[in-house]
Amino acid sequence: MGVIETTKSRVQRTEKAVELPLELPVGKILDGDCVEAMRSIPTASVDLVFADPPYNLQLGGDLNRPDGSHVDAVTDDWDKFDTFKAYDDFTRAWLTEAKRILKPDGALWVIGSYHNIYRVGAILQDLGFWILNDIVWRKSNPMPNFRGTRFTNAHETLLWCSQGEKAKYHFNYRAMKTLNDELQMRSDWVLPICNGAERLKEGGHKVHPTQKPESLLYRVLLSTTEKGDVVLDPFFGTGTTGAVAKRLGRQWIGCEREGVYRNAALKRIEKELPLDESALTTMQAGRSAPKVAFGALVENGYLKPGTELFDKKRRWRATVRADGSLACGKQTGSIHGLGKELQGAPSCNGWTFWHYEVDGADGKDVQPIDAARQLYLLAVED
Amino acid sequence: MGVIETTKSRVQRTEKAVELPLELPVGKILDGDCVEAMRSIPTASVDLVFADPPYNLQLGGDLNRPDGSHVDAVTDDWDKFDTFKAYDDFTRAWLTEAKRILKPDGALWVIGSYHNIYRVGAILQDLGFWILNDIVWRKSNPMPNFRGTRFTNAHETLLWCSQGEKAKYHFNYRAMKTLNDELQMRSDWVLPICNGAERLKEGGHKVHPTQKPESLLYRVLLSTTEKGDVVLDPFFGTGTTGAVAKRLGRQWIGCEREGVYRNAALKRIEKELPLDESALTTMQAGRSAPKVAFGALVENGYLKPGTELFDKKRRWRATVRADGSLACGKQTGSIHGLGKELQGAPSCNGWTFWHYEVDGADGKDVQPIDAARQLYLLAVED
DNA sequence: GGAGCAGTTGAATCGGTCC
DNA sequence: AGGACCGATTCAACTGCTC
Repeated sequence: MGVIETTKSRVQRTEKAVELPLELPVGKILDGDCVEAMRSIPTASVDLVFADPPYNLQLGGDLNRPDGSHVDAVTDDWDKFDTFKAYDDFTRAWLTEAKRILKPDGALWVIGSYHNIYRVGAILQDLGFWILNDIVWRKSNPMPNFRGTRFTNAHETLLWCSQGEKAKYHFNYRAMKTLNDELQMRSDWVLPICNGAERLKEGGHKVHPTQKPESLLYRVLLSTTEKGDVVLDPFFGTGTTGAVAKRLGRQWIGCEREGVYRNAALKRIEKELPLDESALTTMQAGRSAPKVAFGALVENGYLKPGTELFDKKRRWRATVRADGSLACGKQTGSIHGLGKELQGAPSCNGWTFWHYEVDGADGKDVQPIDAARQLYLLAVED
Repeated sequence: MGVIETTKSRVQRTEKAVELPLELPVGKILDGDCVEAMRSIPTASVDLVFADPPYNLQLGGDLNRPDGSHVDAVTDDWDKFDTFKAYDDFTRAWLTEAKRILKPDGALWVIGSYHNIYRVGAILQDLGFWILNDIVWRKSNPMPNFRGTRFTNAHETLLWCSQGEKAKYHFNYRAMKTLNDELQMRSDWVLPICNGAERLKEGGHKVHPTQKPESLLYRVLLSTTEKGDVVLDPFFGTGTTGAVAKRLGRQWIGCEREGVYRNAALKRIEKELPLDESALTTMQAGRSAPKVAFGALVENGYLKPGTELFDKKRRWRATVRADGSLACGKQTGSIHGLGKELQGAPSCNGWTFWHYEVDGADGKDVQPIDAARQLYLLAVED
């Protein structure tokens, strides 16, 4: 059992990742059943498995809103399991393969709802996986319970597991703390559901019924992988895992048997641009602790890593990095800390000090980053 | 599958509760192993089982805070199980008895953490229980992760289940919505851990290592039981379930094998006073929707149900009810709505209109209920 | 008498490396 | 396998004391 977050071990891991990928179908979506597909992957070759398996939702008839409109629920054939037994067998099969292909210090993430997560959790414990945390994705904008018969189902659950009780695992503690305004990241994550421009649509209809938000994958990959790591998603769907992995400089492998999803995913990932080196560098353990407050804006795309920030009189410039820290030459720190250092001031409110360019009505507008924070608050507030 | 929340069914339930209790050890704590104790309870006789079983924590060595102080962990014998198999057998045994003693339209609540809840959830599904919601108790003040090795473990999980997929169950939708400021109650509940005066202590030491907050039981019992219902807690501990049940006019039965806990629970429940009829009446489904904003204050004990409120000139009086609504004779409503109706005014800010008496330095002080809100905000804000 | 500071504590599966 | 040594690591709420 342990945590690796030293420079030395990180370098070792990168070297390993450079040795192996020739055998690995990195950047590809394997066609067919995920268990079969995973059998083609070498043992102990993957750093992370992220899985969003079918939820085994047992919806009776159709579901209508109070106004009579129809809810586009999950009724696809791939989500039908006759009994718990069938679902358990399926779950045991893919978890067994996942365990085999993971490196000894690799990790597994699974997301699910109350319909399936208790079965998945018990089975992965039976297989020897060791739960490190269960994470609650608290949806800031869940679907209401239209009938008023239960509590609003406003969250989903993720399980984060190592290979076993004594196995090592990787956790970017400092990056998570930076992302959370210098407080430890908790086991409950408040994130909006996948909506708006991020949601893949074809002819007005959503391509996939359960597309996950990129902010969720962003946090998963940033917290438990390093640059260059190989991430496998056995239920790739429309490729959220692949898109975020590419953006964050991780290698990815997908398994998906539906051609429609595979095509949508490939198109989507094609468009994705990897962040550059400077933006990807995150805060490390052991360095002088920076104060950063706006990681959530970066995570949710309000400010992209790599964005140039500057003060109102453009005397200083800095680059936004993936974990919400800033870089200015060799100097790095939080929006507050770096602003303070550059000015040689006793303190600095980064929210009003740093500005960025926005596409406005005529040309570029300059706004303080606090404007982005306000937008984010409006979107997330409930 | 269904919900009972009509006046008719509620009356029927009350009649049933009056027929049976002569056989039931209501208001008693049964000594000994909970499975044995439950065997003495008649089949289909209990309305609700609330269970807080051992979590099977499997802790390793000692843990110290960064300042060097020692963390007082759960090391009691009752939390020790050698294997998952042993824990599963234990879980299946008590859940089987719980299922037998529950009425056909009764419900089960279980609370747990990631160490045990996936096993409990899978087993109760195997036994035929039907999960209605999983509820996340988000702790406003969890213990940090001192070593910086994982995400802060900031929540626990509750499962709410009916007897089966087609079984009826009870859900006080309107009371929950009232309690949540006229928004549907969600599956994530933000509540502080049990602390301060509520925490039972003996000689400066906590009596029970895992005492649950009364606000948690308050919400469980208010949402899924009716006045007069019989609630059984197979892991009674220091009697939080019994204390809140008595306060809310529910009947209770406990099972507890530790004499120290039984004695502490009996003393505690003895002191508890049941709320009177008016305070217990909650908002019913189908009535005109009231606007209420201070349910959280009631739930957290800042204003007890039954408290008398009055305007500054004491022209009108009203009683606080369990779900945060007010009653004045036959008139009921929210703090704003009732104030408006009584005055015949176009609107009324209940926060400043209604006052209550507080024990002050010399005799009684009179304060607006907004003062209680301020206290609550100070305590909860994050 | 209130503000402020120091001290305490809570269901926690809480190192890594070298010899 | 075990011991020595190095080094990194905490948030919110309550209690009690001083000033």
